[in-house]
Amino acid sequence: MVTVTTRDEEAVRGFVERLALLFADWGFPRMAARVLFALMTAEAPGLTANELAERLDASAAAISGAVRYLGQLGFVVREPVPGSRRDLYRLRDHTWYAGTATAVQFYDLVISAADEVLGAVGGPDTTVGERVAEMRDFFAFVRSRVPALLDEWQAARQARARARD
Amino acid sequence: MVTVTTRDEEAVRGFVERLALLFADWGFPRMAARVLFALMTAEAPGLTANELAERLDASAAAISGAVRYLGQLGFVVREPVPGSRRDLYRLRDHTWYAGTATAVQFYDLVISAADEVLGAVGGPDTTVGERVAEMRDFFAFVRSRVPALLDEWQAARQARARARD
DNA sequence: CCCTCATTTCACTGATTTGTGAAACCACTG
DNA sequence: CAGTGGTTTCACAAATCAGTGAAATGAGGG
Repeated sequence: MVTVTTRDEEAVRGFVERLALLFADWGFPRMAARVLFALMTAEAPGLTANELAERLDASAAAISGAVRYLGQLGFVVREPVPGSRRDLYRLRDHTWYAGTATAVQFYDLVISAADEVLGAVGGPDTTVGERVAEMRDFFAFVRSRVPALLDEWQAARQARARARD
Repeated sequence: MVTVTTRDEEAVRGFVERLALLFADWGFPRMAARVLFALMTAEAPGLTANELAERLDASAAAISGAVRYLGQLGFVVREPVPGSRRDLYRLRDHTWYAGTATAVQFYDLVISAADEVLGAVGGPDTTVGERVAEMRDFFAFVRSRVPALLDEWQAARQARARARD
């Protein structure tokens, strides 16, 4: 018996929608998230705007906005296809999440806001100041650990890749 | 010269709004965030619904909804005040952020979604499967490091507290 | 160099979220 | 066991956002 690995397109569709919704809940524009996961789950190296519109059942306009957004974030690059007018959109780096899941920018904003308000509450030795400083320190602590964490992951990943070869 | 530590209420107000907006961008209900930071920056141990409504210039109804939300999250407790009909709302734990900044729940959802779709794309040895598995592994890795990270922070915090005494 | 078709822009629609005012509710006080 | 006043609920208004259709734009291909 030969097992043909067919894709369960239905399930893949569900995955895309599920994750897109999850990301949307966390502030990521919804359509952009749908496009992102559609690209992640695409067997081809990239998809045209048309293919994206079809798979996501969205208008060309919506796709246009989404890929522009993803482009600004650096997640997606557009690639002209020789001999065709349809450009291909592809993920620049399949590990795009490594840069975002850590919310570094968010931490930084919290830290600076907390830092700046310290004077206004009478310094870090007042009751409120202590609380605020503690919050700042927490975020600063987590943030400071992020680079090492990513390094560690990269190292593990490369080790795994080597082991596969 | 004696320096009287007056609070710059204006600046504090700005801080509350700024952080609330930041959190709102990340999916936290806006009014709830405003209440949260109003409580954090309050000199009193807690605030009444009335005081919150005044400081935030919001209706009693909005406050009601926000504190209910914060109560469900366990961030805020309501405390009846003997001799007064006004209940006091206070932060249960000033380090509420330690439980959320890490987004553990988010990671878990990504992990399970990725895990479940693997079969539908032909297993982790297909091109797409490999990508999905890699994403799952990344989030699982980060997630696995969270507890140790929080422990480390707690330890540092307690060491600091001891040093202060 | 024009023509065609992919892509973008723009104005609008529908959905969702957020907050308000007023009435209902409820618990404490006297 | 009322009366008072704080809190919640509810229906609605405002603002925001996402997505569409259609027109405008513009980049190849012939």
